[in-house]
Amino acid sequence: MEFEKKEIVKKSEDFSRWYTDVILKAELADYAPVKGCMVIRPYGYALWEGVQKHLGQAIKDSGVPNAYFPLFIPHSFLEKEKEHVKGFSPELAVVTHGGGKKLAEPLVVRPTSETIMYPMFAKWIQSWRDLPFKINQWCNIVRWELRTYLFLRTLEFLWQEGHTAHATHEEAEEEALARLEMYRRFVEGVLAIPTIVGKKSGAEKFAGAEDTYTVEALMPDGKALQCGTSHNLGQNFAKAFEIQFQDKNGQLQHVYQTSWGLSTRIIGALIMVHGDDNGLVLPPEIAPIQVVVVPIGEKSQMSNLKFQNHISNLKTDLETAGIRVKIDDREERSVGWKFNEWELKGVPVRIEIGSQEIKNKSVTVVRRDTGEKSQIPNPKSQTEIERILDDIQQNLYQKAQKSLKENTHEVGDYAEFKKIMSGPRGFIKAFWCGSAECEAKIKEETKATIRAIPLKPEKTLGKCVFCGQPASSRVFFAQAY
RNA sequence: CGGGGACUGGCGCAAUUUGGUUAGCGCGCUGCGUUUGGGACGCAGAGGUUCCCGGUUCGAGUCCGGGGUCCCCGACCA
Repeated sequence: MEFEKKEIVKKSEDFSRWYTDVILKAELADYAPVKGCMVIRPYGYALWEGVQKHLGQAIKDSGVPNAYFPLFIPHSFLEKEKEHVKGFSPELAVVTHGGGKKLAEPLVVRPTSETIMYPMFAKWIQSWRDLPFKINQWCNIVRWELRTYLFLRTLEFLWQEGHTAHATHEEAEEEALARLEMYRRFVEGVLAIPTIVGKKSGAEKFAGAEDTYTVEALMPDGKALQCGTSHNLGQNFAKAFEIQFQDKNGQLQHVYQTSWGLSTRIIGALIMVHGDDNGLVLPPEIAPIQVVVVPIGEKSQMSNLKFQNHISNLKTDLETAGIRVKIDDREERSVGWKFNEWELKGVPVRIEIGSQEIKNKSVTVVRRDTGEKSQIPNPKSQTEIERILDDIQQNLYQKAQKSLKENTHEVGDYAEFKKIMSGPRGFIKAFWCGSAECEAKIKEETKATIRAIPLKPEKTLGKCVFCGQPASSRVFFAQAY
């Protein structure tokens, strides 16, 4: 049942090369002729469009409209929030010349849009009646990273950033947590990637935020990848940008804000978590093509009217059920070639139709996740394929969840911590006293950082895995991407 | 920014050590024909300022000098 792909390195042999191979061979993306940048090809972009469709709908449904703000930010705007500029300065792209002249003030290419949006917020928000104020933007952003990794680390990437302003701290906190939950549901439900959620430590939180929340997933090489992030900004930016409103008592107050984002990085997670030695494996919910139909036979049969009708009827039936179908009737490719290509591209279900199927009044259905082949009688094909797609979605999630469980280690002892980090890695759940020094030392010695502090800590007491001081809760450590 | 490597048709490589005629191979591409249940085959073709600039030489892909770009490994990072 295993058909080896000659062109891809095995996932277990060289994980990062496998990852790059799959992206290039499945035509998701390609290296651009600009250092550190990538081209997202149509099949890869279709995945992003899937993200936009599902997540975009959730955002709109929750009453947040889309808008668009400028790519360029005057440098002085960025400087208004001290922590913010400090955090982003090392990775900024700055435009110093325009129209052949040196600019009076350099323009920063947005690394995130708080500082270009909030002057507008200050203008638009006057009264308690204007609150809550919510806006979302789909755009590209630039952060000058030094090492490129397709989808995970490129100078320019695409994302969605939501920004809200509220009358009270509680409301902002509620919003930030609701967005975290929105991301969790999307990542788990649509992308079939199990996650852990929590709060960031002081060292890891967003520059300028009061609190940062995160949705984290575990990759097969034992490193953690942030899948979405939500910040409670408190009044930090409101004070820097003078975003004030008059409350019901006529008092002038600064708003409380949130911002939250999810990037094309998530496509990297999707590839890593579900892919196998034959290439991509896409969860049906996000797959641009859910079912590919490969007709088999000689020219005479392919051009047979009855045969063609049979195939187009099947396509219509499936499409009626809302399934995304493609018929691969290219003459210039052999059957085996097509099987391999669609497996590489991760299409969840393949249907084979040839003379045998016509004779038996059935279709042959092959699942991408298990390789399982079955014959389904024609009258049942539509409902059965719907069921199989659903089952694949569940199966991928469960497989990933099993792996997450197996690679999450509860550890009480620092020697064991180190051993795991120098071996299989994964998440380490351990007590932490809360000090930044312990956190920094652990990072220095093991590369592990605190990925998430559980939102509802267990009520047990323990000792910090590093210094042995009393600690009130366990946190999740891992090496991050 | 430190350490290493590479640059030759679209892609992957050979020829460089020891300078020598027309720079070769595989994949891909074009045309025609035969094939079609797990990456088919035959025949015929197209495609190159060998990263750039300069030098040595009768002669440079190959030697020398300078420059550039990219990749990998570290540090940084979502």
